[in-house]
Amino acid sequence: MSLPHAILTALLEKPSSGLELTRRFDKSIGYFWSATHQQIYRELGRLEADGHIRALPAEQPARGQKKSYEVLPAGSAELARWTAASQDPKPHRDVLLLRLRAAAVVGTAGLADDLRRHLDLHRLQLAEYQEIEKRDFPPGRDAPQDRLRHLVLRAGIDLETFWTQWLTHALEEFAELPGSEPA
Amino acid sequence: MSLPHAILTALLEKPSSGLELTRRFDKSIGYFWSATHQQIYRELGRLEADGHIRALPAEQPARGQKKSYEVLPAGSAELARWTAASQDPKPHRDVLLLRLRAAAVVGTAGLADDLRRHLDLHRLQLAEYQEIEKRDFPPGRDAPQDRLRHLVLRAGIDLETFWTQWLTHALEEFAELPGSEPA
DNA sequence: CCCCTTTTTGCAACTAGTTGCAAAAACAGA
DNA sequence: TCTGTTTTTGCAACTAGTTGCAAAAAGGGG
Repeated sequence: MSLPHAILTALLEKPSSGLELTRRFDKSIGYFWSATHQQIYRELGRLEADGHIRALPAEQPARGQKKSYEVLPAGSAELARWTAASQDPKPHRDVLLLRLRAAAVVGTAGLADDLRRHLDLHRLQLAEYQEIEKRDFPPGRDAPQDRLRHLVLRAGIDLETFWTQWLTHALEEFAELPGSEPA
Repeated sequence: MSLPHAILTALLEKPSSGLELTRRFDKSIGYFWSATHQQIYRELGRLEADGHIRALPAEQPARGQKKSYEVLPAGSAELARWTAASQDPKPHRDVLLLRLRAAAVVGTAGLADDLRRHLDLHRLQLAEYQEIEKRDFPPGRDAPQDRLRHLVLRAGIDLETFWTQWLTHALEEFAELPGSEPA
């Protein structure tokens, strides 16, 4: 139950239409909470029905027409409640690690290529984050909100750094492995 | 579509009953692919129906009776196919980072406590992994399978290390933050 | 043997995310 | 203005994971 809160956060940062939200989820927010436009529209409907947000101009509510939403006090309150409430960490699921473990049993054939592909993707993502950091967090910007957002971005940067290093190491190991057979 | 493959991997490592699988998922495998016993039983049924696994002794197939499964050739083949097939990384979703971002807008009240709790959990998990490493991967063990499994465990260890460091840093930042209000 | 508890298996309903597709408005060119 | 394309919104069906609950067998006294 986090998508509605992701949307509330985004809308508090800036009132937006469904499409604008989708774009913002593809950019900054989606880095730690991704969502498709279908999900977003569905959730916007629910949030409006719950009285957490409302459509802004909405002269003629009809299909294909841009509708912007803003957060109502009830929505703010709900977001604050949710943020403060203690939550247990969700169990991780990592397909790549699972495949590696499977490879220990059925052989590593075909895996190295995909590891390289993932390595490239992580490098790309890392570069993108670093670009954002340079642009949005120049030294000196340290209002509380900035520090928090920077902290989150740092997590992204450091995680991508971690994965590029780990994948590099994994590929080195692969190079040393005898063949592509189980054992 | 990874749970069936996680189960196949586990069963290839060692034929097991549903309950034994559940226990193993709670331990090593669940560290990167968790599953409840309900999921596991459901999936065992499907895998058996698909001819990927079969029940071992099964004198009287009935409820409440231990049933052990082993992987059939078709199952092995499917696992090998899946392992070799290229897969796009799934988008991340991290509630804690989302809450931090939300806190930049609605205030940090109540968050620090939960950060500390998560820090403790990650430290605990890290200690557990390190214990496993010491037990299962003493220096010298370097058959290909061991190297691969060790690689996976290293990812777990390094990730937990990362999170403990990041959370520690985050808590330091919190300490410096003015109050718990939005801005 | 009977009763009570624990273990093991499993069904069913629900929640969240994904995929495929399409309608309504807006826009651009003839 | 008509026409075809693009943008924006959205429904519906499907897949995967979660939660609640319970039945069948096994095991342990009395």
